[in-house]
Amino acid sequence: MAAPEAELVLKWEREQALLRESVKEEDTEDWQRSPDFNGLERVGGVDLSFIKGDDINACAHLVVLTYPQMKVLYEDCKMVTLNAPYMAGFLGFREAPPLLQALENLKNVQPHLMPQVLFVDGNGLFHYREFGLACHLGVLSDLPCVGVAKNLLHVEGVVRSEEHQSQINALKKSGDSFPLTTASGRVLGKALRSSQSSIKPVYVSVGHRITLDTAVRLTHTCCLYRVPEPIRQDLRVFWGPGEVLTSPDICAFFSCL
DNA sequence: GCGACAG
DNA sequence: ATCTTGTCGC
Repeated sequence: MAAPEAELVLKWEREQALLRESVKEEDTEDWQRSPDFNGLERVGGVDLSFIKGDDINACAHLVVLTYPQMKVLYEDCKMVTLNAPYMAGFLGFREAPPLLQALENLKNVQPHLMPQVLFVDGNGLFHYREFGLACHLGVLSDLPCVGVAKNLLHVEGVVRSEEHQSQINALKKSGDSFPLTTASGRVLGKALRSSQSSIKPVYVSVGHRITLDTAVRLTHTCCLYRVPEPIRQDLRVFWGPGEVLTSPDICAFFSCL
């Protein structure tokens, strides 16, 4: 028998190729066509947080914010145990199941708060096989999804080169972006300067049911700081200062149930 | 051949 | 992913 891990990788690659066929790269919602996103009222964000030294237990976050005010409508935080290890290119198999669970839970308890679009911490089509976590979640939930990565994944010739760095240096103001073009000439994402105060871009790509240009425009409007507010709220809930009851407490509470 | 490589 | 302190500027 071949190495179990190699078998698993092959199986995962086949599954990604199959699910890739279901990704919709078009704007399927009316609000996506509107210059000011008229009709968009709820934006969501999902993320997993880890504690130092433990990479199998995590806190799965889902927040829903009002648009365009970015006020919290809903937040959920639950301790989960992950089954798959982290492997670049296969994030979906590790993180999608608990995040889908959180969406399922929202549908059961507060269906009217279901977000109209979901920001995902990681890439969408900007991926080795054009099927990153944001596509994975998009296809399996059928929600419009936007992938926002905070670091560059090296995809088909797109690397942290001097050329890439000079393109970053050319992003002068918030909203400026440049395409991430593959060796084969396909634009799989865009590097976006999302705030005036940070020169480091975020890497935006299509997850599902949205075009790249709409995804970039929407991401820009959801950024008060470098990271889009729905994702930043996820991170803040866990690590941020200020609350009387911190999120680790909340997670500890839930894990005892 | 080896290393790079979202979270 | 995870952490933490200081430091600078408005």
